[in-house]
Amino acid sequence: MTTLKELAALLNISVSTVSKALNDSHEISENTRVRVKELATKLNYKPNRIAQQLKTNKSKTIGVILPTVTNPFFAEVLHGIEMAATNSDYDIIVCLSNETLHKEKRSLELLSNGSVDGFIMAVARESQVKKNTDHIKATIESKLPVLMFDRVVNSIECNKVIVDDFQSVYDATEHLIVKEQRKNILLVSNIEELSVGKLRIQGYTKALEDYNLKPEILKLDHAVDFDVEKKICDYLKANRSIDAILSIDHVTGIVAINMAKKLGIDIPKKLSIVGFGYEHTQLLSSPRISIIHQKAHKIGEMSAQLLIDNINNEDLKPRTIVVPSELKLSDSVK
Amino acid sequence: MTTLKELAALLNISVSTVSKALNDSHEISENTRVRVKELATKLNYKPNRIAQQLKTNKSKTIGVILPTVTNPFFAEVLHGIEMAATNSDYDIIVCLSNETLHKEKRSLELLSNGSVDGFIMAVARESQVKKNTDHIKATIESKLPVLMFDRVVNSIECNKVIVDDFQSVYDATEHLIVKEQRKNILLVSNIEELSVGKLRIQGYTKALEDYNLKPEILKLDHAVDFDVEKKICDYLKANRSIDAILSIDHVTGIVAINMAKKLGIDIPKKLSIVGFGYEHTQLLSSPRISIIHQKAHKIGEMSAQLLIDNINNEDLKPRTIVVPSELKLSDSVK
DNA sequence: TTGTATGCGTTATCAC
DNA sequence: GTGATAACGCATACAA
Repeated sequence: MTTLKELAALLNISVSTVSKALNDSHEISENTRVRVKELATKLNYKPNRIAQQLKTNKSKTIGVILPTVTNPFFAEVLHGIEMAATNSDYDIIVCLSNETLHKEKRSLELLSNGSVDGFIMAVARESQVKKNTDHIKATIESKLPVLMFDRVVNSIECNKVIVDDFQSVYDATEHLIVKEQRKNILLVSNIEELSVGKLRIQGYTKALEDYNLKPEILKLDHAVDFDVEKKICDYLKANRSIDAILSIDHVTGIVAINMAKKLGIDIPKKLSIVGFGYEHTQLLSSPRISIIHQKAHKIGEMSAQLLIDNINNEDLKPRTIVVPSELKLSDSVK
Repeated sequence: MTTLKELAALLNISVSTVSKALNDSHEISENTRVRVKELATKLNYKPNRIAQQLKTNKSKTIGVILPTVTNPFFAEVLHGIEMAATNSDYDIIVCLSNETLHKEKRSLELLSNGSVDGFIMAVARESQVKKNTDHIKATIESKLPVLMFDRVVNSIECNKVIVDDFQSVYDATEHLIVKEQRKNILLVSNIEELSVGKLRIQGYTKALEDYNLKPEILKLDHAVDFDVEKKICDYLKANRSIDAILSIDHVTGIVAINMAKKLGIDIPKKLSIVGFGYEHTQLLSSPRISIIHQKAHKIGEMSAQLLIDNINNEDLKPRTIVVPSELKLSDSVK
């Protein structure tokens, strides 16, 4: 890599003159400025980022700690973060906690050494379940701003970007009751221990309460693959009166459609199905599933923007931004 | 952040003594070593990474440039990269090209300033279509190692980790012909312009040739959503003799299953369907789709490992590693 | 207009 | 066993 020193040597001038010339200082003569820039271009000079960072004590980098990236929600959030960060000239360092507390903690600590100017994170499942978030508090106390999205810790005061988990499920449930005239709505859950899961279940329960209906919840308890299919299938077989299913994740709704079809249940006439989903979820089932579409991309963008604002102005009061979801109905019931 | 200087001042000793003590130099007395370490722990001292990087001229960071991360394949590769990198004490900076040439080029250039010690990338669709890869060559010439995975540029000599695109599709096709006795196998394609798409189509074509069968290809031409469904549905309606469908991506196979069911075609008795897929793809259709499962996670791990080897030993000859895929049959035809 | 000196935080060399 | 000094590459206050 070409350095200022090398340029200076070749041009027989001092390093500082070269530096100033490249930074368009008015102190430097037109002549040398041009000479310097020409040589710099020719040798493909690029200021060493590390040196600049050491000098300014800013890394212009954001640490992004995600539970996983194979979950499409987080993947899309990451996309949003990357776009917004790039726009503001920030790099992102990505760490995956794999839902574990120790990896989350480790990542936070490893990057808290000047590597990043702040963090964007969604709390790992384990940290949330064990209510162990001291590492996050410690990071904030060390003056490194942290922004949480989606899965947040209420007791920690910092910027947050969250989804309207309660409201979106309430609205979807209400839609099923009022617009589609459903009375026996089953909620299928496999994330009841997460903060978001709890909120979604609350939204469902409240809506049923408000309309004097009885809640009915099928907890899958982290079942995988065939178990998911079997549990849903068995439940549908044993409870024929169910006329709507509300899945609070992005997979079990589709599984429910497939199982219902297998049992010969007429969708959408006899059974409505709503799940959570992403850009292409609706393409994966026929008839199409109705989805609560979280604006994951937007969540990412806003998170990055808010954190960067916070980095550039430490005195800003912490804010919590709610990004509303959108209910996208299957065409059949539109 | 606590610095060596601060520790030194508090202990009334020199900076270099502190540094040596923390690095367990044998020059330092047991006594001071302990005193220094105690204070360091107490003040939560962490060596400033930026300063270390400047000193060693190594960033211990890998630049990862992906076309997108919402495609599950790339998400899983990223997961693999992150794990392997973390294991070797490397950070990763992630950039998304969004399949565009200019963003890919920009990312490569922006990070080629000391920010990273090397790159892992899958070439953007646009770069591949326009055959414009000078920016990649330039990076390699500037002594920054680049590793390409999945989508590679043949004319560039560097480490590569690829999938057995040709062979896996050949094998799957052969399986359909020999084991499932299929004769009219339709290939559904929406990525024929990518290097991987071409290879997959070649594998299919060659297999049919070898068994004296006629290739039949439905190009979707980047259709989205309803168009995909419609095109596949129409084709199936007009060509009732088709007894197997081979999708070379991870979505259209599932769409094909749904359409065939809609048309009342008996799966898997009258029609076999094979697609590409990831961990949870098979859960998304009923009956389950057979998939060619690319070991995306492994691709990521191997890529990171190979690049890091290359970073630590520039003289290693470039290698190309082929990661074999696995044909996962739907249970019904197992 | 140009050059010199200093410092960012760390480590390594050398002297005491 | 400890400390002073230089160096990584850059930016800037200050001197000429």
